[in-house]
Amino acid sequence: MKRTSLNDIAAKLGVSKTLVSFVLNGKGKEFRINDEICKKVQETAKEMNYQPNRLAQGLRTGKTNTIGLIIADIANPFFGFLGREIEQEAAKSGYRVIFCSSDENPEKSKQQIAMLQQSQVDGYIISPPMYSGDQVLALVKNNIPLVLIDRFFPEIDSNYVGINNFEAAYKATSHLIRLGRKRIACISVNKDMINMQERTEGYKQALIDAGLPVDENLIKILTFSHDNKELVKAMKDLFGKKENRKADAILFSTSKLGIIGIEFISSSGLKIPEDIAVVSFDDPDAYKICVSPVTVVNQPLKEIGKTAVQVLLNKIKHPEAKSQQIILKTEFIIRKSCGS
Amino acid sequence: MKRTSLNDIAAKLGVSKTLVSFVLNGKGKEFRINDEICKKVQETAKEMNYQPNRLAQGLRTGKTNTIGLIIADIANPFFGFLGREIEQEAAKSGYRVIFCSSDENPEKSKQQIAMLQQSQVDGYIISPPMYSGDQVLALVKNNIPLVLIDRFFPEIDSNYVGINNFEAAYKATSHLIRLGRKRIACISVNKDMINMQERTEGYKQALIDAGLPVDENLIKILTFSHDNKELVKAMKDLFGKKENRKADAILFSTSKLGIIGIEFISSSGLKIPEDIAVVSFDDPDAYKICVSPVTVVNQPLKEIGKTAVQVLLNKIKHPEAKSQQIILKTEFIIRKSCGS
DNA sequence: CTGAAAGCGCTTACAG
DNA sequence: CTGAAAGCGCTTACAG
Repeated sequence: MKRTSLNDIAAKLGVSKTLVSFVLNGKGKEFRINDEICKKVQETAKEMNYQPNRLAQGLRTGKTNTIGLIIADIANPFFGFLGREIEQEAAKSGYRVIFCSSDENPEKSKQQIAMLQQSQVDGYIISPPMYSGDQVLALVKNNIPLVLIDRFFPEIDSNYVGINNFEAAYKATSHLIRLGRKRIACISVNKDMINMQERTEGYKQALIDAGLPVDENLIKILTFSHDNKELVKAMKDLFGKKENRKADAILFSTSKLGIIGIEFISSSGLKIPEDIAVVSFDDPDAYKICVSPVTVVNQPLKEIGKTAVQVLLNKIKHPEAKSQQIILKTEFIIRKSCGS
Repeated sequence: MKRTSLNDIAAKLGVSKTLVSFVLNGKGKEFRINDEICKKVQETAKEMNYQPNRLAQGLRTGKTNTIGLIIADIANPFFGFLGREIEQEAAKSGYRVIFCSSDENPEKSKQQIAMLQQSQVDGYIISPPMYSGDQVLALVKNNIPLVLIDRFFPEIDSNYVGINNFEAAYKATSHLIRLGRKRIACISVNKDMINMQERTEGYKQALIDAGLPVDENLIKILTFSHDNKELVKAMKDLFGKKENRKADAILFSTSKLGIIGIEFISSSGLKIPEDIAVVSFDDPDAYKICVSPVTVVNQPLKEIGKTAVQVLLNKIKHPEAKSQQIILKTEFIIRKSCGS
């Protein structure tokens, strides 16, 4: 089952493959090629079901029309949505995307970047794991088209599309304060990643501005992992005791944390919002149908994905383009989980 | 920023690129190449950060170590999980995967298959849209490695990994009957796709075997779409009237339907399971933390993904391999949504 | 207006 | 044991 090549078409028609290549790439007019021959070539190509070999094109032109995407985990709906949007926006311009899940593991992302390099991708969209700054820096130094999403490295001047995490966390925490909560806990992950740090800072600042104490016992920064033990332990510490519960409200920095946290709360027989007010980043389906639909900071995933692709394609086209940092607006959606 | 090639290494060391290629592909021993030269080559490759150009390799060998994946929508957690597992299992064997979301649209999947062909992927894992049988058949006829997941075409002899949909729906419906429900509704999609048909058949058979009537008014087969109007209309018809509600239980054929359906039920002030007992296929996070955690038929997504990759890689290695149809076990998880 | 030729970076028979 | 050469399927200067 050999595929038909340019040569096959050329041979069949008794013309050169140069000519066939020109015609099939829409340069027939440009080179003023005989209209009839043009038509003949196109017909034959269709007849023989000609599919250009992108490997050969890529090898010759140095362009693959492929972008590499590295995210934490495609099974996480947050990244699933983002990935979908990126795939779609890329397809509009004829680009394919190779997906890689790094599990927030810099070793993995390193290998994945190497693999993508070998595949000669034209550019990268990356949600970088902690401690992968050197990998990103290496790309930036070589002026390889790259856009970071969800997080960035303050010390590296790169393209970035994301949100104002500080402001969003500040707003969410203030909402809890306004509703009379005094002991507000905060659960987060990835302590050394800027976006998470900003969320915690926003949370703290809101407390400070309201004259409330910042109690380090109420702040739990977990390590990233696929199991839930650490989170359950933290939740137990915060809410386990019947008398004198440490906290009366909680801010989840990610919906992955929030979903498991809410599962814990429900199974403990605690009530939201009566016993615990809840607010979270991100807005998965689960938050819409759970016992008390959750008040959230919703990120504009569609726009983030779309913008990331646009910035990347622009950089691919114009290698001299300066880096851009684009901050998009979040949406604060008030539901029932904080009471009123 | 030109990448280093085999030639660069060869030139630097004053040897031929043949030799460099042999060494770097681990054939040093086989060709009894001087140990010292071997070492030298490897060192230099590392120093110069040599990354093999997969395009060139692919063009030359006819193998790309890439597989094409076509699913309905990567943003749907069902496919997200599946995709993740496929990516992971493929990576174990050094394969990349290109993700495509077809939106259940045969026009899109057709284009995506063409694109993947042009990218010279070694094989396909496809969850085919309705009316895309001709596309699958074309691949099968050319003996192109291919595995279908989630659905298949009875008239086409291809690899397939999935579950017994009839049995699972039968079991779920019987569960509702056993708990005393008499007017059990069923909401499904994709009427012409075998997996969905089997689910509806299983549901009907359970009713029949229990001596209950099959009421076509209680069966709603929707078209696939990204908006929810059709589903909400169906739900209103089934459950809208306060007096004489048509149904007292419902089977959702997919979790996408179930999540929106449950949202509707909650917002209508109806209680699960008191007013309506609910059972659904698939097990997203949302089902675990919603008002009444949902009783579900859970598909073994990890195993499906893993098996699909294994079957595919085997077919790639052994083109003469016969097609396999692998049916994996589902898990029936009883929670609170059906009462007791 | 059309064709012959080079070359992208590999792998792999073939020679010696 | 090592190297020169062909060729995978394209694109694109260069000739005429």
